[in-house]
Amino acid sequence: MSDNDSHLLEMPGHLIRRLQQIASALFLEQAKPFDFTPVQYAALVAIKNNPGLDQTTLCNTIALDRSTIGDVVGRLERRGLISRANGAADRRTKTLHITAAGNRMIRDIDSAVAETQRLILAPLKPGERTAFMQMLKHLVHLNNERSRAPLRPNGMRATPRSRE
Amino acid sequence: MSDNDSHLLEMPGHLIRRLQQIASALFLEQAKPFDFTPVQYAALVAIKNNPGLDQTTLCNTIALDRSTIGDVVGRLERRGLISRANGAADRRTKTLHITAAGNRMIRDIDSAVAETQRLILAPLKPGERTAFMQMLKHLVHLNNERSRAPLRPNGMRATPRSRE
DNA sequence: CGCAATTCATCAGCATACTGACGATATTGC
DNA sequence: GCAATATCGTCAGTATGCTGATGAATTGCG
Repeated sequence: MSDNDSHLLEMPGHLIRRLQQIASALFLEQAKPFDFTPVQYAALVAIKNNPGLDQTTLCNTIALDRSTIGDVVGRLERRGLISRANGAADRRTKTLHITAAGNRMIRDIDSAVAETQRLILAPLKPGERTAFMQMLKHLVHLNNERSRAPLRPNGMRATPRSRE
Repeated sequence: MSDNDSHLLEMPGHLIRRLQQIASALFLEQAKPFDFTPVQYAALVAIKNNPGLDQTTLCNTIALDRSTIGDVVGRLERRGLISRANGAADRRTKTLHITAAGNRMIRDIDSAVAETQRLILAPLKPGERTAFMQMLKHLVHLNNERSRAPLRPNGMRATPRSRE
């Protein structure tokens, strides 16, 4: 490895990609017995917390592109963790609900998820962990609109819709 | 969005995924005129810095899975930015070299890459930026072996091979 | 009401990423 | 030397993610 590589390897973008790789690998390792991914977990928890939400609202909640969510909820549905129904008020939408099996999954995988989060930050000293998380939240919040799938609290929706 | 979502949305893993989304989107936006991706950039720079390296060494340099690099260098080769040849010493390997067009690409895209790195950290105060980068390097370094594609300085290779 | 603009889910196409396997080739141990 | 072992590039399969387009449905505005 050339010394010239150090410039490349210390770029923020490169290190962020590496950290995402590591965080994802840690999750998959901890969640191995459940065959579950970080995105699937995020989607399932969001559906549990917001029963009856439609796919676009789900995208806005967990910051995922609309064209990606179809496959994700499809996999959750195939495994019986959620149910999908045609929206009553708006027939373009699919409304999502968690099933008993989905609730069991969230309960069973909980400690693996917690352990993952612990492992990600483990190399930092306790005080640094707080500071890092603060800056991480700040970076993501301030750069929110930069990605195609920005986080959108409900009040920001073009067509607010009550959640049951 | 339910208040219960805040727990999910503030998990390290989730925020890291978001930041990677944002960093990648910023790169693609800045590099739009060049139709170039962060990974392609990392690979091209590493090939420039280490002429004649083989694909597995490239993976170890930029921390990318061996089964992913084939497509990446294939795209670089199709665009004439690198050349690929069968290794002389080890006929299993493909040795990689940058071309004149590849060098032009790196030169032309340089300011866009620099601007991307600036934008990623822009929301932080100058002092915070340094602290954040320190912790980021620390996290990636200490968790290095956790991913399938850990960074491997040359000395760590099972079969050290001189570069030219 | 009626029609233009918008939104929802989906699709094709492309680009990362990982697992596990494969044939070809190298290396190691004996 | 040669058999067991390891490594290199590749492949099939799966899962994120993005752009840009589409048909169906809804909304906004006059």
